[in-house]
Amino acid sequence: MRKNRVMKKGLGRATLEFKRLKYFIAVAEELHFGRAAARLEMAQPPLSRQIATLEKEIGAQLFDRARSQIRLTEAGAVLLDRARDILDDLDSAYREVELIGRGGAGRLRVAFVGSATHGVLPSLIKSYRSHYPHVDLSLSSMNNAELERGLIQRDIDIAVARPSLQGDEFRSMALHHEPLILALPDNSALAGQSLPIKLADLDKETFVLYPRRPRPSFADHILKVCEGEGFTPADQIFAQDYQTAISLVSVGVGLAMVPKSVSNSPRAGVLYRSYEGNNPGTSLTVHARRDNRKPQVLQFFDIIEKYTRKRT
Amino acid sequence: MRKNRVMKKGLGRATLEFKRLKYFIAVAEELHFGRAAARLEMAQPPLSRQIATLEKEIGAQLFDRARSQIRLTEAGAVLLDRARDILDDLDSAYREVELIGRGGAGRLRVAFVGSATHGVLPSLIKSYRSHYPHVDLSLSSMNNAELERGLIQRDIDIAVARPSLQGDEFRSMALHHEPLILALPDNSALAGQSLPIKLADLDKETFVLYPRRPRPSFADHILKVCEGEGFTPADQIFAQDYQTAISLVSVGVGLAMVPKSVSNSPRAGVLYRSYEGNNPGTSLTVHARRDNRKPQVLQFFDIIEKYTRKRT
DNA sequence: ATCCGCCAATACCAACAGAGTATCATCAGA
DNA sequence: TCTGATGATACTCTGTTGGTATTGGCGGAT
Repeated sequence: MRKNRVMKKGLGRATLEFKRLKYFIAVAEELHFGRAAARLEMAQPPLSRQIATLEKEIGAQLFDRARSQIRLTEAGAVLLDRARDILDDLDSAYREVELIGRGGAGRLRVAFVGSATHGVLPSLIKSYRSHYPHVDLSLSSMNNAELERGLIQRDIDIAVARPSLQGDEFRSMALHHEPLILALPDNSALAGQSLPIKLADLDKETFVLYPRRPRPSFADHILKVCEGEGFTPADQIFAQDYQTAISLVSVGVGLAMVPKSVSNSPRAGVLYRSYEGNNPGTSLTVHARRDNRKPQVLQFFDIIEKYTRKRT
Repeated sequence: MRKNRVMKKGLGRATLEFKRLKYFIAVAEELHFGRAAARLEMAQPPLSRQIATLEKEIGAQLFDRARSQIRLTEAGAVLLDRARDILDDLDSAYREVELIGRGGAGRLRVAFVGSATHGVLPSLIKSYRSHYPHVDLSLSSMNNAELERGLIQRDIDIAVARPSLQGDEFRSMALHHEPLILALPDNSALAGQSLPIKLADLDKETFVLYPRRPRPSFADHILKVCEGEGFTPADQIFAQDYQTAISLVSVGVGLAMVPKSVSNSPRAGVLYRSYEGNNPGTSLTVHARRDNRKPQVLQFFDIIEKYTRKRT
């Protein structure tokens, strides 16, 4: 059965509309119902009624009605002030929200593996910023495990991972592919030799690998590369992330296999060398939750697409 | 003929109502259309529709609708913030205006003749303040001519005049009546004598009179008093206002007739003496424009009425 | 003094927005 | 696979709002 509406009528305040405030402002500025109505592109009688309703709603006289000349009361003057502010606020709120909704503003939280900072990522970010300068970009570095957790818990919007994260709930797009090279301690015997280094010869070396999780990890990838060459590194040291691994190499703990772009940024104590043998390379992949419909995310993927198409 | 409404539809933005914001806040806080509808004491379908309309109006998605759990989008989160502020502002604006409309706040501009400051006016003002502590009282001293001009030009709300202002456009109320006394230079021969002073004996004295305008002025009043005693002062000096007149007396220019309450505040060089003879006294009268419907004014008159009734 | 004109208020009507009920579609969890 | 929960859709109806016609009252002009 239909609910009783009359009951509700008793409770609630009157309707309380923006329209009324706009009307009021028009009348207050014109001090003339006829002209105000014309400005509002409406007839005068409904305008008079709306003002009367507003006065009843607030419970205060807003205009002094002398026939020849209407004047604002003090209450009306104050309301005029406040109403202007409120409508301005409302308008700017709407604009702001609309802009965020279009992806033109707001926040985009991007996280990436440390080894991405030397390659294409910086220029990709620059490209996005130039397209959407008002978006507040939050950037942070994480290993693959943290990236995955961040995406799932919605702590980040975009993850740039190496290698690709697995999961149906993620949308993914390849960003960049590059060969692997060796990172050697500069006092290593291998570093000195002028001959090309053969991967198969390194089966007795200590490999610094990172990180172990989540599977498949970059470490798994490297081990598979060695396997393809017919050996498993005799000594394996595991680091949490790429930064730590390079530090270990620089102090002579062992060698590491890293993406080529890493060699763009020299580091004391570390020499980068290419090698002969199995080199499937390594890929940076960009991920986001499929259900993340944030326009900023969609636009970020658009930028990636443009970007990669340009480079190929 | 009826104007074409369809045309107007095309132009203006959508309706833009407070209701929608309230609905939005409810849904944003509950994150559940059903519960929000219950809280708003309405059915769920119209609520869904209103939110959809709001989203169309703004042009941005406000909620992520996953079937099981709806979430605010970033745009929605910002709107929630803004909408709360706006509705708060609106509410406090309404309250403020209502209070002013009731006369509980706002401004009351009172002006008075200088000679009123010694008598009942201060305690009347105190009484008003205690009843309406949030009204901003603006007090100033003027002569009768300025009082009249101030009222007519709406620069002041209340005028306390002596004698009464004339004019149909003014509402008037007697505030206080008191006898006249003489203000004499302290080196005057009259000041020394121990016998009662007879007004009729003063026909050769210099009278300091104030002000000349507007007619009938306080000066006219004094001259009529003398006339009633059968003489016109031989020497007449005119001052702009009461303060100046007393100053002239204090430096020995002549004598003045003043309201008795003036003697409440002694002044160097001036002696106050009562006299024998015609003494119709003098009245303070309160005036306001009849068309000044400011509640503060009406309440001020109420206070006067209570006040004078108490004293009689 | 009287009339005319201007302007806000009132009366009444038509149309639309919004709230209600019934129902559907879809997804999660048993 | 079925069931329950939840938001969307379809549609009906009422109240609000805007429109036109008219009134009422004050000020200025004849």
